[in-house]
Amino acid sequence: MPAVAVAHVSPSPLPAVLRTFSISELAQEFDLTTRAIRFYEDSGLLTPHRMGHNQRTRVYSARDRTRLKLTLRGKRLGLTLAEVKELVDMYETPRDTHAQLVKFLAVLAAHRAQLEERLTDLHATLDEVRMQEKQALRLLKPAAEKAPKKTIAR
Amino acid sequence: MPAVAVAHVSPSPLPAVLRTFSISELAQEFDLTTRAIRFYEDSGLLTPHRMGHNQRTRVYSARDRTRLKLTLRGKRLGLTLAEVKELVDMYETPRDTHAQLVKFLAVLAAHRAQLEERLTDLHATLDEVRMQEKQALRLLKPAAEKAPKKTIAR
DNA sequence: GCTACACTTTACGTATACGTCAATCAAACC
DNA sequence: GGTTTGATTGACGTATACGTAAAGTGTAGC
Repeated sequence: MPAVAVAHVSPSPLPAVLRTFSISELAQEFDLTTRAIRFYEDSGLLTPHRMGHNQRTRVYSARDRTRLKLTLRGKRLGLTLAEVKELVDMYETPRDTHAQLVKFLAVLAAHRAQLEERLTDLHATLDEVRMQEKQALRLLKPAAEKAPKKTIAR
Repeated sequence: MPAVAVAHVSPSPLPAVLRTFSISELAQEFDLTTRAIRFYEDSGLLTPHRMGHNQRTRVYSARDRTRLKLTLRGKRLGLTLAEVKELVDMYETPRDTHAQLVKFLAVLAAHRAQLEERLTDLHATLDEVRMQEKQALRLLKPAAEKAPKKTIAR
């Protein structure tokens, strides 16, 4: 068994940062269809290399995997793929010049403002849910009492 | 001035909970198109009364306004209109029976779990943004060295 | 009564984010 | 070397969330 390590095929314990991944590997890991992953490529979020004789088969790097992870996180927060792309692209663009740094900071600030607004929304919603839970529990508990089991309220 | 309060037309300082609203009033307040508001009605999120002798013109109650507010908050969190409807409907359904209470609590718990997952995503994203901001600021600052006029923070 | 304006319904159009075949092709296994 | 397995490229279809005319109706003001 000469452990040839044919690209992504080998299940050798390589650190993920050095490995490459097939499209179905990523699909499994993140519970997606391959169609979705190819769509993200069309959207400019992923740029896999190719392998095989005709350079047909996609090969995903650790960078692609990270971008995919960020994509899904952004999606869960309600961002569009375009917004996610703007974000993850920004993290990878050079910040050599002063102008680039300033613009980078501006975009970051705007994005942070949006995120913090959502944080407020989230806390408000969670507070409400927790309050409803408390209230419902208070209505549920007294059932085991001896007193009349009324408690309707509202 | 007998303050007749002709539905939504009067700009009298009635408390919002007692007032009614026209579709364009709500559109202005929440920065929406009337089309969107009617669409939310089609989706079952709003149920305005009608006025005029043909019962054509929509009249929105404080309850409608609240549901609209919740709808937009849910949207910002990435919920679909259907998910929002399930939620706000739930808050208004009777919880008289034990079975209803139990189901209510179950749905609440599931929803809370989802929200808390998003909270985690949000914090992760915010942490990353803040880290990038710090890093960019460290690159920006050394331009004006020697004088330690620090104070960066948050 | 005419006009202006806000509101109405009807209905087709559009952007986003994929789903779902279909046909093909290449490598791997037996 | 035939077959299974997994990948590929079209290409059309679908759900969500509205946008955008088009055409009619109601009420207010002159």
